[in-house]
Amino acid sequence: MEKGHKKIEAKWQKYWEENKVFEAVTGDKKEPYYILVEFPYPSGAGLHVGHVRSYTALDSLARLKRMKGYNVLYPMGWDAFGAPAEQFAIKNHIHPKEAVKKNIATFKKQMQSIGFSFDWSREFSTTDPDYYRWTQWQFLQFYKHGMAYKEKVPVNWCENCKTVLSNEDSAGGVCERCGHPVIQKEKSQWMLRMSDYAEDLLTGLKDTNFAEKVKLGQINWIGKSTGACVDFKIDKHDLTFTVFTTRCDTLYGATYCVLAPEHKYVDIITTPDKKSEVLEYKKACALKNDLERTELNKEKTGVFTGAYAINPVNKEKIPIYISDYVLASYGTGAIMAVPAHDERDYEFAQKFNIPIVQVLEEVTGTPHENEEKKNSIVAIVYDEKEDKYLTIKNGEERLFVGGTINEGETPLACAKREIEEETGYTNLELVYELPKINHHNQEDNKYFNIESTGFFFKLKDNKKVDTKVEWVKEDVILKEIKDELHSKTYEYAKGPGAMVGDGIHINSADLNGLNKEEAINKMISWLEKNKCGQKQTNYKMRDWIFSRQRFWGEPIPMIYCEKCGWQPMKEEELPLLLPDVAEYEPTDTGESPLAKIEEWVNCKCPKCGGPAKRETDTMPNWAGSSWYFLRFMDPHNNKEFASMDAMKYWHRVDWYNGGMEHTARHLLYARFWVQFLYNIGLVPQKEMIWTRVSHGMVLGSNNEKMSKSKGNVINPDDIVKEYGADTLRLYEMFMGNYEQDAPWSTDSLKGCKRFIDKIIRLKDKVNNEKGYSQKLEGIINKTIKKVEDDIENMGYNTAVAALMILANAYDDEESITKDDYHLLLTLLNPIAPHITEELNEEIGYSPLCFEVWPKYDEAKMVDKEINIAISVNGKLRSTIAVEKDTPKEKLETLALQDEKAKKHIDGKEIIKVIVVPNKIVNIVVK
RNA sequence: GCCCAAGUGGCGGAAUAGGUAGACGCACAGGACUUAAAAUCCUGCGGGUGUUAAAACCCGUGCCGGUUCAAGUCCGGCCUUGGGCACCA
Repeated sequence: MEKGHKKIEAKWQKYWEENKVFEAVTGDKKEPYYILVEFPYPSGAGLHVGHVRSYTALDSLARLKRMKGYNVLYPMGWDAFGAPAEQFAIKNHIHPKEAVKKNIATFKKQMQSIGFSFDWSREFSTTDPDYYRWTQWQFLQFYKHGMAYKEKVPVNWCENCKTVLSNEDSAGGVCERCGHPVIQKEKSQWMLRMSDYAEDLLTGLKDTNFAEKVKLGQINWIGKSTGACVDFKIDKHDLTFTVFTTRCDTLYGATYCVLAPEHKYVDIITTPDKKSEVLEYKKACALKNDLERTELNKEKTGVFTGAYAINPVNKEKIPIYISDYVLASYGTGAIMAVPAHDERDYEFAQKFNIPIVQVLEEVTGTPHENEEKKNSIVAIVYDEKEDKYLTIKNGEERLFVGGTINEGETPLACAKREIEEETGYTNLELVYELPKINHHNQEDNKYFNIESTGFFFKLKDNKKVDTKVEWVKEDVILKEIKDELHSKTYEYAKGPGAMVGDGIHINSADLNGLNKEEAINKMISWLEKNKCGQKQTNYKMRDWIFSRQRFWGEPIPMIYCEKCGWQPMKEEELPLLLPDVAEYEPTDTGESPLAKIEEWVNCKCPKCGGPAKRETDTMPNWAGSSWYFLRFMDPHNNKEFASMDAMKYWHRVDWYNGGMEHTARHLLYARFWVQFLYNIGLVPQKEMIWTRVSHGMVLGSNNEKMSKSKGNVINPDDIVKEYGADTLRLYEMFMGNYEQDAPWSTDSLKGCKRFIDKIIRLKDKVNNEKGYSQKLEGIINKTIKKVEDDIENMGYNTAVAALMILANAYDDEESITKDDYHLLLTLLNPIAPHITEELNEEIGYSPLCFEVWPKYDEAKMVDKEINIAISVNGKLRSTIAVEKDTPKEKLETLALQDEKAKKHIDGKEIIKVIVVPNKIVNIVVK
């Protein structure tokens, strides 16, 4: 059999191709089933063993579904636009399409050598003019429906490479290619109004079967937040600015406002004495890129404009600052700041000495009727030198110093007095006054509602006073301080800052006593009634920047005419082809290389016929991949991107597999694209993808990502050559949980080779009897179900394990029937298609690619005799073999009579016996 | 910092309506076959106490606690690793 796999694989690959076994026929009477794997970017490195993992997984699903009678569409194509091909072309002075052609040929050959059942008759590349013609056409639909517009936006720019960089390529603030610092530059870019679809993209998720974590990724990316906008009048100006807040309930605690440095009012409202300072700050911000603005901002910065805003609820004058912790691009570019209840505002207020007004109190204890109101304090005293806290132990209860505030006494005075009275210490330094807590308490049959103020003191010297107190370390406090109020106060003392949780409102006029949700609702109605605000929803998701300053992408089919402005190309003139030139160097101005090709750029205005210029930017890589799954439904259509009939027939992508890294953005772009096409009546459904799953990576044997530099790359070609395609497929299915990363192990691969050799050897055991061996019927039926269920639920590794168990069972027999053997080959076929076809032919059966998946018989699956576990007090002591469905009473008797169990029961009192039929008997004794 | 996922033998990993932890495979060790090797077959393989050998018992699914007759699985609190987002008001 040495290297015999090569001949066998070639033979069956040829057979499948010649008989068009995997070609999906649109309109076929069988039920359609559309299985999709993300089409790859055909890089020069060739197919990765990671590709093999997911393609094999869905290939086994495709083959199984075909056997189960479905008309399966399992297509493959190429996502071939993109920067690497362009870089390669620049270096080697060839047209990127040549490099792409070569790479595609390599990829295809590799895929075919592994025996994937792709329908190659539907193959296309996003770089085919017949394909990108429709990508361009769809862009024009976006434009014509007001969904595409051009706007100046800041982009990441590398002055050395003279190119625009994506956020990924500018990670760390430097250009990924040359290491040059990245700066921000304003450029006019085509945008798609994706933010209009934020809500639809959110609600559409209910019409999908995506994994929960995939849905969550989408939800987080969209980033919906509901809140309110509130208008603030500016003192001494006839101006109003609006802020967005999710916490309008805390409006009474707003003690200042912040505008983004780019806010349009900044220059108008800044008072003369603050002009230079403000200007300088603005300048400093403009120089920073996104990264510096976030990462270097461990400490808050900002300046006071000299102007004041009027808080609409209490008419108080509060200062207006500018700071870069407020983003111009989110919300309204302005915020109201509530330092008591927002971490960032707290930090800022601390630094600039702005008052902090608490308007929400956390609640501890349990409320009760007829409570008496009381004000009190909890004081925590800390001895830094010994790292200990001052506590008082009263019987079982350990507490900090606490007490009730006297008439006319301030909380601080009360705290000092109580400490002195209870412990004798007087030499203290106040570190923080902590947020107030609303505590419910019971003392001697009386119920109290206490407003408690916490204090955190440091002991200034360690002059010990003779007292009954105990100084203890943190672990004692965490263990022994049980009182809710005191432990909460301790929590505050350990992590001082804003109180962002829920509670009840104070210092808030009509809102006092309400919780967060009630107060938000009440405040929104107040704002709306008084015309100074309203309910509002914001999304993190922005519009889609659709321009790229590159050569190797779909040209954007727009023309600029001095007289008529931007004009769409005539649809019938599409595709707008990329020119054939040999130089793709970027320009100094950051325009696409296309800008240099004058005969291409200069054209006629589609409206007035005058001289005009083409848009020289191209589309992002995400464009072509946003609708390719629709094209697969009707790939050769030259009248439309896909016919409605074909799309209605195939219905949707039933099962879509891809990398975890694409579950947020690619999926969102694709859904947006489809929803738009649906809204203009071009696709049959709003969601065209049903189930989405993601595969784990195949790591190098050292558990690190495979890379040339680490020298841990496995080339699938070598494996196919040495061990065969079936071994590779089988191993990658067996290597671990499909959704998790798994390291490569050539040893394990060899184990899979041994399994295949065993399957081959089993043929020698085939006898002349008909039907299944009676002895094997149970396991055969179980395995049919197991393999079927597992392949349909991504349990590939356990499917392989089940097949190994079946093969082992066969191996234990003297001989097996032809049908036994044929069955094993059929079940293994989806994962290891070549060798199973060959062996199946050798025993005289017709090809497995036309075989029907076997039906299992539930009745034959159940074992007649089963093992029951007997445990005493939950500990396994014995097992007994009984007939299936032995009644409870009988099991109990048997268990109590069991010798081994008896040893643990004798002399003890049996409290109860729990019997779970067909599973376990647990005897509880004392 | 926030969100998500994961932590089980020497290794990859099984096992969830809570019910015999370690399926299946790898590696390793011993044996059989062989002149020898490869291949194949048989046996063992979480740790410990114990025994000539067994039996038997104890401990074990990242850590601490809880619920339960019974916890890898459920609840509360941590720790570690990986991934995503990152001042989103």
